[in-house]
Amino acid sequence: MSPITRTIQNTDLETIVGLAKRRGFVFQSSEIYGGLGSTWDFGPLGVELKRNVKDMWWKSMVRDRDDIVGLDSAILQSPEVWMASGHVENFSDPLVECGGCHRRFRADHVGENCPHCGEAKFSEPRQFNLLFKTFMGPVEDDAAVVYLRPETAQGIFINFDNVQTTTRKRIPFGIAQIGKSFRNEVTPGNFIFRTREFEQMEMEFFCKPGSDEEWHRYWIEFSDKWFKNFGIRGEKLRVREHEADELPHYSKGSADIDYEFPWGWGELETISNRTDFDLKAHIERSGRDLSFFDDAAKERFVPYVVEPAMGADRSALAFMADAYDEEGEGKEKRTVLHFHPDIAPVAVAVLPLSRNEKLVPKAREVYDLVRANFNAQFDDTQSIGRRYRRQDEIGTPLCVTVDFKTIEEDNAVTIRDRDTMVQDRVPIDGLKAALQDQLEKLREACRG
RNA sequence: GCGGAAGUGGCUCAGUGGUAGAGCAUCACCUUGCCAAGGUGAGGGUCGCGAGUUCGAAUCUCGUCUUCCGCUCCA
Repeated sequence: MSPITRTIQNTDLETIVGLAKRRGFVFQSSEIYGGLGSTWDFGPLGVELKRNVKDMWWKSMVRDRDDIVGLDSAILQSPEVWMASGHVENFSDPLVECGGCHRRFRADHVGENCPHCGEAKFSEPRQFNLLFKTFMGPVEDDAAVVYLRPETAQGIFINFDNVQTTTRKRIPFGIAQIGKSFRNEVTPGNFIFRTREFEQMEMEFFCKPGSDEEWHRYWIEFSDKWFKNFGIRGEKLRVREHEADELPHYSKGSADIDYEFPWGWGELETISNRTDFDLKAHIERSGRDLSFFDDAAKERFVPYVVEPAMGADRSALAFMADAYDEEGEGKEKRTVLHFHPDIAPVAVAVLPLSRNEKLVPKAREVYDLVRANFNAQFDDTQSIGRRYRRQDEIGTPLCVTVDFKTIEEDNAVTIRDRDTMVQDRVPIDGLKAALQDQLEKLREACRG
């Protein structure tokens, strides 16, 4: 199979957003009420895409490994959790605004003069707390305040002992979790890249102090490879180590996996060395012992933690942006999403050559056969060429076409490849194996 | 939150005070039969929302919501 060829390397965000809306990947939330800022709904194709991203991550983290287990902790947690973690205190920045140029600065970073306009007329500092607050129970008073989690990680830390005891895992091991988090960002934007409600894929890897830096490097490399394995082009990815002054309050060292989006580089994932910051904080506040006893070495210690934290929504966006391609121009233009077969919302489309009274029932039979094993779609409207284009636009890797020869002669169908547009004729009896074989070749092509 | 720009059928837009338009898309029937837009017909918009001015507002004024760009933040 020939490698994937592309006629354009980049596209703009508007094109992606347009395609996303037109084909049912992503809609603006609460649209019929004028929309609600920064919130988006994933449509039929978008939910498949994002689910695939999450499933593939879960598979590579949990299902394929013996040293990581899964968890699904509650979004609402004791406020004590966020006091211990430092989020109540550190997640709010006092900001001041310059009266001259209207730019905003952190109150503790402001010097003598406003660096942009020369004036120094600053407003009074105002608090911006990124934590979403709500009330638990029917009474809305201060005692009932709870927070929506700003990260899934704390749910893992507070369950460290539960999980370790029940699974009998020994250090080093990890706990993975996928779920929604909420941050009252000052400025959301860039479509689904930065939103106030978002989905994270986080894994806390507990290891022995001293081995943390080695594991940090390991997970950086792992993450970088993960994106490439699922088809993201290497030249669009970079690993960026954080400067000391941009580290979060919990981190000793962090590295980003960045993707070059249409507007520039943006983080898909951050791999942080959280040290024993979180476990120690919870030990201190809760009074519970969350240390680990190493039987072999006969020593007790509080584990260090290395955390790969990936954004699910923005990763889905990166997969879309990276897969996007246009061939030809004007009426001949062909829009193609070169999705990795495990990421593509639809894996196989089944199409009768035309809407003929004999072809359609036969194609339906084939469709039932195919959908048992693949995420499949059936389409019998309009011309065959048009339907191929439609499938190309949503990134369906393979189309199975039932024609007159199928019913009159050979009981075979054609499999048409999205990237090469090459067609193979295969007997229906061997269709499942043939599809699996072609998808596997495509996986290899994506790995480069 | 602050500054700037913008909101008309699913999409792209025209219409700048006198009873809502086009192309594409969608759907039905016909046609075609392996790489999109051939024929006929149909559905779909109280012009983001609210108020004001006016005999009359998509068009003018105010408010509000949302989006985009920048400040900030970070998965």
